[in-house]
Amino acid sequence: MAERASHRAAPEHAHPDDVPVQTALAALADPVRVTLVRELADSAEWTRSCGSFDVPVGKAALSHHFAVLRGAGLVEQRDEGPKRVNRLRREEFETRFPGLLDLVLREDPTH
Amino acid sequence: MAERASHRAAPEHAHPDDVPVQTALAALADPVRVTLVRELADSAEWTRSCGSFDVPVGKAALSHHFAVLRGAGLVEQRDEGPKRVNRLRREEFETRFPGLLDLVLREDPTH
DNA sequence: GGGAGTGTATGGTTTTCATCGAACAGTCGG
DNA sequence: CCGACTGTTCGATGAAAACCATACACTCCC
Repeated sequence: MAERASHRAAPEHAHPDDVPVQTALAALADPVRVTLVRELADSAEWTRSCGSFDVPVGKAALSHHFAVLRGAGLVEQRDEGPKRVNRLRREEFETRFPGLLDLVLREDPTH
Repeated sequence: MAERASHRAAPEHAHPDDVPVQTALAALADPVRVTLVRELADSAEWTRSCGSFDVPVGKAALSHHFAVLRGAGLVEQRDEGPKRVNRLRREEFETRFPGLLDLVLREDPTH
């Protein structure tokens, strides 16, 4: 038998190489999205579902933010049962935008 | 005699060290402002007045954009006669946000 | 001091974006 | 197959930001 693929539409991803700088900067200019990226950076890959993040927005807005992050080449998603798990595209993003992710992740708390 | 200072209010500047990452990213997420920064990078310091830039906005909006750039620690301004001349704060900004300015300036035309 | 040139401030319009509530679609376990 | 769970989509709302036209302030030169 053919393997049982998900009947759900796979999320559309943009590879960092295809992302304009403007798009990347705009994606990282939102505090909620930065929180998502930071928490993701502190977690093992493919371990965090979309709903597992501590952000003060409803799930509709959350879904939107993840779409923006995908479109900026920052996050990759995969369906795992009923959940959609995430991975930060560290290396690919670093190659396309050297230093940018580090700037956001290493923000000194005094700022 | 006391020297003849300008009777005009000096523009308020933010030093890059006091600027949050969010502010810097938001400032660089606008295409008009990026154009200003790029043209400024290609000119000698203190040689470009505000009105000398080729951007498709009125002078009111232009004035606003320069205020944002000042607030992000990207641009320094000085009054010179009736004109207000500009300077890109390359080194200071680079020290505070390593690599960020280069990312914006070296944007590959294929993107 | 009048007038041209340059930039800022103000008020109002338009656009963009983040957000929510509710409805919907897919997955899994009983 | 039903119900709980997860996430997306849709429509609407509110806030933020970009923009313009106008009016104003300052500088310089004649």
